[in-house]
Amino acid sequence: MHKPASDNAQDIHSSGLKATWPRIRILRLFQQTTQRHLSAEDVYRSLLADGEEIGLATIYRVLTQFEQARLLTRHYFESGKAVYELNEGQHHDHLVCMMCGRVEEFCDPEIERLQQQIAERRGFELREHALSLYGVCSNPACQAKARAESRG
Amino acid sequence: MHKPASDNAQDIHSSGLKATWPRIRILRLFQQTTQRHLSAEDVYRSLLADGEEIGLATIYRVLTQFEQARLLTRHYFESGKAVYELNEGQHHDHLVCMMCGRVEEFCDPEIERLQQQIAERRGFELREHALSLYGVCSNPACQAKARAESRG
DNA sequence: GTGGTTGATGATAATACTTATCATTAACCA
DNA sequence: TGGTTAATGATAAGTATTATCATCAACCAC
Ligand SMILES: [Mn+2]
Ligand SMILES: [Mn+2]
Ligand SMILES: [Zn+2]
Ligand SMILES: [Zn+2]
Repeated sequence: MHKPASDNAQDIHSSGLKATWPRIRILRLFQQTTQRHLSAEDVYRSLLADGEEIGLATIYRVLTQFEQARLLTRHYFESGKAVYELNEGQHHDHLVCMMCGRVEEFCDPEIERLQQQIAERRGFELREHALSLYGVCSNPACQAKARAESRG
Repeated sequence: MHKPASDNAQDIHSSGLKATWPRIRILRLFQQTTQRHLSAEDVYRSLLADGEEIGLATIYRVLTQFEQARLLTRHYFESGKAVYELNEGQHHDHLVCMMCGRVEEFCDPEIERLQQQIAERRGFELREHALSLYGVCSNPACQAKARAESRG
């Protein structure tokens, strides 16, 4: 299941970066974690919990480098802080539960096509887009919480 | 063209807020400005330039209050800072030029419908969404700049 | 209109997230 | 197996935003 460290080293190397231990550990974390979407702080705490000695500055640097190397992708989810996820090629957008923070992924080819059309009509060369849906998921606890909030 | 200050006072009052001079000036700015989308800093500098004495903390506070009162809406545009615009009822999304920062607005009913459908299928009660398209606008200067950047 | 109550203001401190600096360390390659 | 050069980590700095608190001004009852 887990790729051996040498494979991670390969991926990192072929992005033109030295295969250092912090980089290997960060990439491995994204490949192994169940929670796909991680902030810098998430990565930091996770590696500390694993007994690694790593600086927060290194996390931020490496996440940025991995994004530029297209090993990771970055999103905002309107939370004020960036989250990253493994880039596995196929584009998708996100559906976020405002109560529990759960993130589901989707890709709708029709929406993608319409976006392209809108940009073209206005003479824009479309480079990227951010689409996030926010709502309340099917978890009964989330629905109860939502009802409680709407009362106040 | 300009609403009289008393009208702004009305709008503010009916949101349950005292019609103070800073609030009146901030609301007026959004009603009069040509550049629809303004950050807290934009508002601050604009009012200072108009000779107002106003604190930045007040700007932040009032923008938040106006958003809660649905007089303004907030967006992020992936810039790391929030921008606000007058809420005139009809929802729309944004197309942003990555070279000059120009913002165009659009609303595609088909995309709206598909979003709703995606949320429903997954058992989410959709509350809101953020859709922003990023690209290069038709301005020749922007296209030249984009070409220059892609070379490096 | 006036005055008292109460919420608003603005200076500034604090916080949250992120990037820059720089001396030390480690990856790579000849 | 060094030497070169880039990476690391501690920490300072930067940027956007929120909290604190003493002073001030809207509003409402009179
Ligand atoms: Mn994702
Ligand atoms: Mn807009
Ligand atoms: Zn939920
Ligand atoms: Zn442009």
